[in-house]
Amino acid sequence: MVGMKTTRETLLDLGEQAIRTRGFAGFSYADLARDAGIRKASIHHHFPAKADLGLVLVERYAVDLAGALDAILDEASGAGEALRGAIALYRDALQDGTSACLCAALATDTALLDEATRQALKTTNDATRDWFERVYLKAKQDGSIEGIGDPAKEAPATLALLQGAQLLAKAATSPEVFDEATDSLSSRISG
Amino acid sequence: MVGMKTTRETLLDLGEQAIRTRGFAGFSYADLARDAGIRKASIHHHFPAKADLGLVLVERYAVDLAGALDAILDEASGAGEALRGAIALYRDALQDGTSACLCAALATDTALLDEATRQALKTTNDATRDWFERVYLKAKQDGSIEGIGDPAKEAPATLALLQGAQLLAKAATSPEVFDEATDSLSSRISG
DNA sequence: GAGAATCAACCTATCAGTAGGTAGGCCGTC
DNA sequence: GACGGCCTACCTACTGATAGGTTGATTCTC
Repeated sequence: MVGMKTTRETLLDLGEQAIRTRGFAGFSYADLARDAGIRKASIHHHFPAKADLGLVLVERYAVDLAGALDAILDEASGAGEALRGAIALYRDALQDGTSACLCAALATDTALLDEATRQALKTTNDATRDWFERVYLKAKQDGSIEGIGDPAKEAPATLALLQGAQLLAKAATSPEVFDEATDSLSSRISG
Repeated sequence: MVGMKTTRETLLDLGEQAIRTRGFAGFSYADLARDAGIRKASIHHHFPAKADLGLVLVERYAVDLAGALDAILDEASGAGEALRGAIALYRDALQDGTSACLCAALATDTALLDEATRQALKTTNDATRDWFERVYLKAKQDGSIEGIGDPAKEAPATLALLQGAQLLAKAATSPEVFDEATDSLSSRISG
């Protein structure tokens, strides 16, 4: 069957969803097995330990996120539009206010992860911060974002703002809270 | 013995520390019992269920945080200094980069909490956001913070930035990451 | 002696992970 | 083209450990 997801992909999707809504310690292989419609032991066939699943998920997420951000930058007419796209991307990750992006969800659980996964998480955040820095450097030229200071300082602040806005929205189970927290950033975009 | 912590207080302190470093699902009554030097059954005497402990912790945290913020505002000479104090408060919560504030730590685990605890968490965030709004209103008058837009929009953005900065720092297990993410905010404070 | 605090001993459910095996597809060789 | 060997995917059944929680007795404190 064309387009049919492999079991491995199904498990990755369900695992990511579980972490983003309930955290790394908040779901079990039994939960995954129930949702995927297979037995628990079969999950161990694909991902021997829960830590393996976590690492693969972070690595997959890093690729997906980088791809999504690059696509936004490619298609955007200017830096302001790229920033708007990134804000929309983080807003979409909220779903109905019960979810956050994988990086935000795993940050809380850093202490529960093994060193490799922790490192991958750090690398992913660094790459995203670098993307924002590129956007702000571009904005310095095209003037599509107001009141920019040093791009190297604006970038980590923007990433923190977006992840923090997700946190507030999830705590309130209300996506609108994300909009309130990011409104001052959005309104700096010209036009 | 004067100044001796009650067992209840010890359990609250250990529970808060555990949630802030490992999340709500990342610690157990067995962990708490080991750290407190008492048996697991004794914890159930003070907090019948884990959910009870969680609720009491959020309520205690709300009081402590409100008190700390009010003290900062009282002692500050102006709005800028108050904001600086709040940033320092959130930075201190990081400890060595393994911890976050209780609100940030529990936001990820919202789905695991009962309705009462979820509500208390939301209320605490709202109160903190209101405190920042008061600070920004004051700054509009004393001019101690640069580039302020609408205080009602700046306030949730600031709270999101601080919680997000904690997240990034914890993901990197590095308190310095918090400083990088909050640098652009700090530098808006005059003087 | 009453109430609060603590305990040992226990419960049921679930956790992550393992052992050992089955079913079927694919690939070579005769 | 039938056979053996090997593979992936999945299964049932289980392990030891741990989860949150209960019971009833004991000790401490006022």
